[in-house]
Amino acid sequence: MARIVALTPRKTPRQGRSRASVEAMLTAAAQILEVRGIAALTTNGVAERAGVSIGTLYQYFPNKETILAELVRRQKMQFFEDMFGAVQAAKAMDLRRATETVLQASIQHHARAPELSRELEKLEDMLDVDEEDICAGGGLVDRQIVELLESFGIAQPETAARDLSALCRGMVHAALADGECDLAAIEARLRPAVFGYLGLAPEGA
Amino acid sequence: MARIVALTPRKTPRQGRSRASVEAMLTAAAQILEVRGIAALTTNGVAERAGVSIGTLYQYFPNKETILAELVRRQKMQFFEDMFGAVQAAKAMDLRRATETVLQASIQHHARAPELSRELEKLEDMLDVDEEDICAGGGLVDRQIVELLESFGIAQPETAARDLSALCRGMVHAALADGECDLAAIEARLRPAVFGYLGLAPEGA
Amino acid sequence: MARIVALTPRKTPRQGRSRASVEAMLTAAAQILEVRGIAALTTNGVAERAGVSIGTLYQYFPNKETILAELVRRQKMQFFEDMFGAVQAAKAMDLRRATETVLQASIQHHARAPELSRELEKLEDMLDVDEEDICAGGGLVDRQIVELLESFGIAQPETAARDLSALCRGMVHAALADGECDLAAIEARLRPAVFGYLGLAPEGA
Amino acid sequence: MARIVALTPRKTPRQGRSRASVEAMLTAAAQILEVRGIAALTTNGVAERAGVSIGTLYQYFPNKETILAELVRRQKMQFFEDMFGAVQAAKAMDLRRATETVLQASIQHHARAPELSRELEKLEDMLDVDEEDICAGGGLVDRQIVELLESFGIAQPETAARDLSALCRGMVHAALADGECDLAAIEARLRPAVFGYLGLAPEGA
DNA sequence: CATGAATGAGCTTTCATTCAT
DNA sequence: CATGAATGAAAGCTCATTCAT
Repeated sequence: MARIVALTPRKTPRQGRSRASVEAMLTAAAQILEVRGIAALTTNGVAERAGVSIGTLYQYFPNKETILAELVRRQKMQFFEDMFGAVQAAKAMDLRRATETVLQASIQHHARAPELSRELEKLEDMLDVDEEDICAGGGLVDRQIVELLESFGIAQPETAARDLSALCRGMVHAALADGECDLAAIEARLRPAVFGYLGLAPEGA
Repeated sequence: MARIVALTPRKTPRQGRSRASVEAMLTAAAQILEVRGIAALTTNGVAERAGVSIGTLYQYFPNKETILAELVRRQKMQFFEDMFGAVQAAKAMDLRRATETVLQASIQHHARAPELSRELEKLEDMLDVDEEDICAGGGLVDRQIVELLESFGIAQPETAARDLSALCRGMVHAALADGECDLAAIEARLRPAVFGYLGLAPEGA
Repeated sequence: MARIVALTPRKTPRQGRSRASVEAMLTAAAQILEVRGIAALTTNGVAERAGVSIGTLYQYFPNKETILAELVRRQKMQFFEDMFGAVQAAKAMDLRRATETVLQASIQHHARAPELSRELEKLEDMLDVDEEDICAGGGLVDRQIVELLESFGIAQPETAARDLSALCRGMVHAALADGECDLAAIEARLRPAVFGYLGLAPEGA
Repeated sequence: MARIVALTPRKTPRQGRSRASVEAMLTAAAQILEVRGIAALTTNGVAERAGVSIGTLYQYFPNKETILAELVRRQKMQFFEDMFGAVQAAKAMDLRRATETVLQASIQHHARAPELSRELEKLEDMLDVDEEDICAGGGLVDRQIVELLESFGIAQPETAARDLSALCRGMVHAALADGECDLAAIEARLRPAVFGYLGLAPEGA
């Protein structure tokens, strides 16, 4: 991997065949990343699994980094899609209900392709992608969560947002890595911790 | 990386010069891991940074994996040293005090070389090191924490131990990665979350 | 050299350029083997002498062993081509004439690239190639010679075939290594020995 | 292996301990050669098996080649010892009896450590050792065999000596490699071939 | 003299990337 | 545009050899 490289795709094709090829390549890359990890992800491997030639891959991605950056971008968009509705709805609720709603969406998000998710998170800082450049809506949800917390009078809302996100991600990933499948059970254990962080009394009380 | 490889060092030298070389190599490996990540860790790079020849490196480590395994082993020993005292002391306390004591030790532990720590954690499952083989005291602390939780009547103590560990690690790493330095502040935010998880009333109450 | 490795080529190209490259690599390998022996045969050396890059070599041969295995396979095919006609023809002759015919073909065979031949023979057991896998016609000639000897009432035809083959190879290689070029002369000296082995009276008698 | 190297030992020690070390190293080298082949013969391996340090090895042998050259020299001396008596005795016999006597000695010689023998033969031309330099008595037996053949009126005695030697070696090695152990049986099959070569009538006649 | 830690050239192999077809 | 043969820097690792102790 070269040190200074472009992180944006070479062409953004809108025609059918090209579009299908690009999708195939990204899907292939995601699958390899999920199943075999980043060390096993090679451009030749991606092209082969996608059913295109290596030359075609380099028509659309100037280098390996770009493929990964695009996967990160899509992951962020997925995050946006998974969370946006819940965060919007939460604005009309009280803190306890809002927390439950956002927490549920967050767990749902972390539960899809957790291995891929972890790999992409690591990549995120390695690629030091420009937030705005990569995904316009990326940080939007983050900002809205901050605002949400602020509206409930939480002190240091940025820190709280980051803390809760990290705390949630850490526990969900660990549970999934350990073989747990019941998201509701994970949520039930995580909820009191988040309530505790926010200074809310436990549910039963 | 070959699939089946030895994970134990080749020689364990006791003379001064050799011992210094081995330490230099491990330190170099840890630094590269911390600063540039696992993908950038090469045997040639480790040897160069350690100021020894590549041949010398292979006198003491039969392969790259072994270096990483030794780092993991030392990390586990560090974990043991950092936590053992706190866990022992916690046995004589009530749940609230015990939690505070262990939490503090845990944060201290995660705060040393957090990047290295994250990399080593990922390596741990990649190398699938034999728990007992690598570090006799490795899982001891984990087991004692489980027992501690059990003694306080916490349901599913294994799950709780894993949850709390992951939750704690996630938040501490995120805070440190974000540039926070004040461990006490981090601890102050983390404590209510842990209390919440354990069903304890918030401190002020 | 790893212990368990593939022994079959990676791609079998049919286009002109690739085909030429593969031939060039095999020729280069054979030449190095012939002139400087197996210890001097390196993949880099083969690629350089063939005028291709090391990367290209590994496009067609997954490892060093495979190159050698392919040379052995070709040597066996050459053996088949050199001997098959003579052995077929010998079936209609008496023992004396049959022996002369096969002996002549055998000497012809051993005379082409005798050094290469010796190296490849040594490789044959090192690589423990699967007879059938490597060359369908490989052992066919051997079996036919055994049958031929059997048809003439020779006791222990397998042993006799191996003895005569070894005896012939030994003498021809030694003569060629000593600088002799006149194959007819070598044959004239070898013939009475073979006749003697088979219990035939000397020619002049 | 450097290209131009000395082929004579560095010191020829007569004292007890040194002499024992040298013997141990040569024995170790011979064993490795016999069992695992030349590719597995490393100077470090020889030293280790001999129970001496690598530094000591280089006190007595300036390089790897020299060890091999010394093994070749000893092999030749062994040949001398194995054959000299038989060749001397043969001078007083008729051709048939002389042939039997020398043949028997020759087979005996080839039967000791045949794998080692083959490896050393290959080394002989690789090292292109100077006949006289390496072993004074080396060619003596060869010359005496030539004289013996000459005394019986055999035409081209040098060629005949080389032919018979190669023919004999080829067949014996093949038989041993094939798992045969009965030297008498091998001799019984080889004898008529040699008689045939020399123009003698078969034994039964 | 014996030791063995240290050296580094050189080997096998991989993989991101280019470019002629 | 698509292809895939070709490239070569760079990685992991070995082993003959030296030299300070």
